[in-house]
Amino acid sequence: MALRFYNTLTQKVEDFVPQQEKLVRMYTCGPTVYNYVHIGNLRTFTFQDILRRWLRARGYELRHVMNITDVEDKIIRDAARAGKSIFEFTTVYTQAFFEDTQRIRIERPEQVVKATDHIPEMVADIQALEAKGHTYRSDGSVYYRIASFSDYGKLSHINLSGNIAGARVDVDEYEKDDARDFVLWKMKKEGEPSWQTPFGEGRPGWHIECSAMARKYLGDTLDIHTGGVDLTFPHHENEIAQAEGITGKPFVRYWLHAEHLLVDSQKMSKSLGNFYTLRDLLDMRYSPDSIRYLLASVPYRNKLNFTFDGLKAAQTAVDRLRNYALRLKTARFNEGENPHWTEKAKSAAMRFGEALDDDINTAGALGVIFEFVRDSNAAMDAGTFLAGNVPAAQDLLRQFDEIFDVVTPGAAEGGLSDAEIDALVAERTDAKKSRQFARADEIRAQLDQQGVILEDTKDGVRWRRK
RNA sequence: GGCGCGGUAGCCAAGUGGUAAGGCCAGGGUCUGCAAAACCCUUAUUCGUCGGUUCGAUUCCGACCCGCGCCUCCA
Repeated sequence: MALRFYNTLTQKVEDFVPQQEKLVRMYTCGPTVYNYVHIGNLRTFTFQDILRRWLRARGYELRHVMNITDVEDKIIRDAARAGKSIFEFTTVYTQAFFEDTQRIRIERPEQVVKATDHIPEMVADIQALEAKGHTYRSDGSVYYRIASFSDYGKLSHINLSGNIAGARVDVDEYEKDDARDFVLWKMKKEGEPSWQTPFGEGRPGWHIECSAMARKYLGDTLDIHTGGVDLTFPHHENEIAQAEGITGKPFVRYWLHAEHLLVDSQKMSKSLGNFYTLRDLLDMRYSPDSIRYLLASVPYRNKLNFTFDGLKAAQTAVDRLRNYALRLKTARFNEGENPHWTEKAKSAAMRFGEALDDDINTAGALGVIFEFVRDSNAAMDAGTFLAGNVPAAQDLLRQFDEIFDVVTPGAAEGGLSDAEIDALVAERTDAKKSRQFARADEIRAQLDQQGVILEDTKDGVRWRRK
């Protein structure tokens, strides 16, 4: 079966066929840099990372663009509070964003672009929309007239003919002709950053940056556009109106939306006190691996209910995989190769791929891996898993880790070097042989202090970092 | 009110028209100087409820109940 995705536009799972055979043009709505990323943001970015890696594993070349929103209401508000220019303010959080995403091994897209570096492109697009009659001016701002774009609503499947009873309506938007019209260019307000343009001094509306930058770097039609579900409406709907209003061509072929993360079954919010940034969790001593694993383990179209119990369970699961990798590396196996296990490893790799091909079914993919781990562990205990079977098992684990990236430990941060640990382990083994158990226990305690766990196995001692 | 999503073991969760993957927890066991760790085994006659279609439904159809999201800034 081919690689396939659920497309929000068609509300169906569709085979993925990019415009060019092996090239994927992909755009991601990136962060608004006014704070540290929280785990909800990270759930979406982790999905995008898994998607990237899987596309590459399937032989595609990626051209992935992500924007940084660095001018926006909340940025202006918080920068002012901090007494900084928006440039100073957003630079700090942009850098923090990359530090944080790297901590949980989220790859950096091929191209990262900032909104404020693309004001001329946005202005040109707004002018093009004006020329096509999609806009009107009011109180010094420029608005998009939704009624002028007949496809409006096709992504979010929203029926525009009324029915907003019960919905919250912004009564302040008196200057718009229609409550659903959106702003392309905002007239300057006192104390706000602004740019001089043919429409007057002001700043861009939020939606225009994405369609302008996406088209600049990826062309009029993208293969994939992703973001959180909350962006479906109005942000992505408006991007379509902007891009297609200008080009008349389909803007995006596959829209992929990541569901939200909940905390203890509730929407994460500062007022509920259940709002966590990555830094919060790392300060609480949770490992980056367990966070990444947890965020990746629930398929992206399901809501992910974040709990600390779940995070601990994720850590245990990661440890299980690491122990298995360590066992493959350090245990002694009987000579020979058992064709059964070579075959099993191969079929597991295939089923792993089939799960990910199926709209990035990470839970299914993990199931395949753990099943193989359990069965082959049992075979090792029984002595039927032989030395010649190790490479195939390691291959499987490597394929897994190219996507999930949680097994291979990061470089040790300070502490003892591998050689120092090996020396202490050897000393302890000698002590044990000469029945100097006090010294042996002392070394074990010392290593434990340094974050190194010793494990006595029948094939000797092995160690790992906590 | 409109649109949409989901209800599978204590928790997380995959899945299929033919009789329930996997992870965590828990219980049992193996190993061991002690211990830890590790590993193995066991754990849903049942998939929100009630009907319908079918030889057969958790899986298809209908109704209902419950939870949630979007319709406003939000990953």
